[in-house]
Amino acid sequence: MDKGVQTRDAILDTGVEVAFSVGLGGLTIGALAERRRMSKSGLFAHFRSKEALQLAVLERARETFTDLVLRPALAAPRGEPRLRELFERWLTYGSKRIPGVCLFVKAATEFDEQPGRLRDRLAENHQDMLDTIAQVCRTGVSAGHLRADTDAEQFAHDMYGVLLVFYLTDRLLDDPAAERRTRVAFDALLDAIRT
Amino acid sequence: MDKGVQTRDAILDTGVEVAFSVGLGGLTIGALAERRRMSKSGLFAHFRSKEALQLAVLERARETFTDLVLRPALAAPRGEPRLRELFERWLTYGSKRIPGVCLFVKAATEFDEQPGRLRDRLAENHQDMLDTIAQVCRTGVSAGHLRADTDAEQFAHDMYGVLLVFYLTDRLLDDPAAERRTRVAFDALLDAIRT
DNA sequence: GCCAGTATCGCACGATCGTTCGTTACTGAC
DNA sequence: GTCAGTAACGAACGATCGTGCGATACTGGC
Repeated sequence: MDKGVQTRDAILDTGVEVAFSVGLGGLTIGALAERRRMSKSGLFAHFRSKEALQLAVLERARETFTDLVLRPALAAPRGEPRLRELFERWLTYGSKRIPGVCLFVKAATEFDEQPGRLRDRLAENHQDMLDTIAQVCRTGVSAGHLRADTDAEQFAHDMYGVLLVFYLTDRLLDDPAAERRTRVAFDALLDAIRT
Repeated sequence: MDKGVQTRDAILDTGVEVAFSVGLGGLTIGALAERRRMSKSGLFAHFRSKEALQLAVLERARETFTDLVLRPALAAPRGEPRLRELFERWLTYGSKRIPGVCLFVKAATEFDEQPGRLRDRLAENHQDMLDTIAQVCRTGVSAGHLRADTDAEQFAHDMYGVLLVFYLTDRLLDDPAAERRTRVAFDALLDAIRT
């Protein structure tokens, strides 16, 4: 039973990688099986439906993101340092230098008009992201780093926008100024609510 | 020959609609033909390849956006009013109340990792968008509404981020506060560079 | 009303899609 | 070393994919 978990794990890693280039909807059991040097049916047996595979791949991407970005950031000192750490890690693992981490960001636009479990799960993921940013923002308020009248939800919304446009300019436009611009934008956001 | 253009036109309109829900990559000649009550081969003859169809659909989306957002906004008085008009129209036609206009925004994340003509064209579209915002921003500077040291490219980048996160919160999260938050964010951006 | 031109069709192609099933190969506990 | 349990396989399914082709229906200029 160890073997089963092991292959399933490897499949999901490859799945995130593949889905990141062709989209979660473009994911194909045959292509994935070929990449893993397995038979279609052998791979299929681990998930029993394509939707289950897609959901599992999405979940894996979320876990990776949590491990590499959220958890380490939450370990930083509360307040502004934690907020900065969150931003910096998000920026690093979202950049095209490191592929595949932010799959759920990509998938968001792909499924926002297609009702189903995938869309529901994606919406949950994104709401969690926004909530996390807002919560970290609030630690900044209670630590005295940020103004008491800070609207944490608004800040989360704004910061997420800064990150989204970073993905676009970095991944699609290959703009070398993307990272610098993103930092400028984030600093401006922070300056506006600092005490 | 009029007839040909007419059907091709209708196909593209339906194409944008369909691509908006299943993605530009999820677009299928068979499904599109069925929606238009045509034979697959009859529809196919208008484009001669799937990629050509996708490119044509993308182009149609761009034209629609230009007609409904860019052109009318550029007719507004130069300076801040023009910038506001651009933002307002973008917001209106990007909202989920009006479906299908901003297809190229959706397609951007779908193809940013898949080299090809589609990706190239998408990158051009987005660069044009950013350039347009920057240019309108500059009219604000020369009209005296905005500070002389305004970084127009940075503003374009920031404003685009505000719009991107609007799509996400409006279309995926169904957040009723999306529009309000987006306006707050835009106003803050503008306040920061106003004279 | 004819006729060149074109728009559309039906049919077929090989490939691939997701999925099922019965069989074989392997694993790990005893 | 045996044996139950599971992992992986090959073959096949009907459906659909994008694409070609020859036949047919329609269009608009004369």
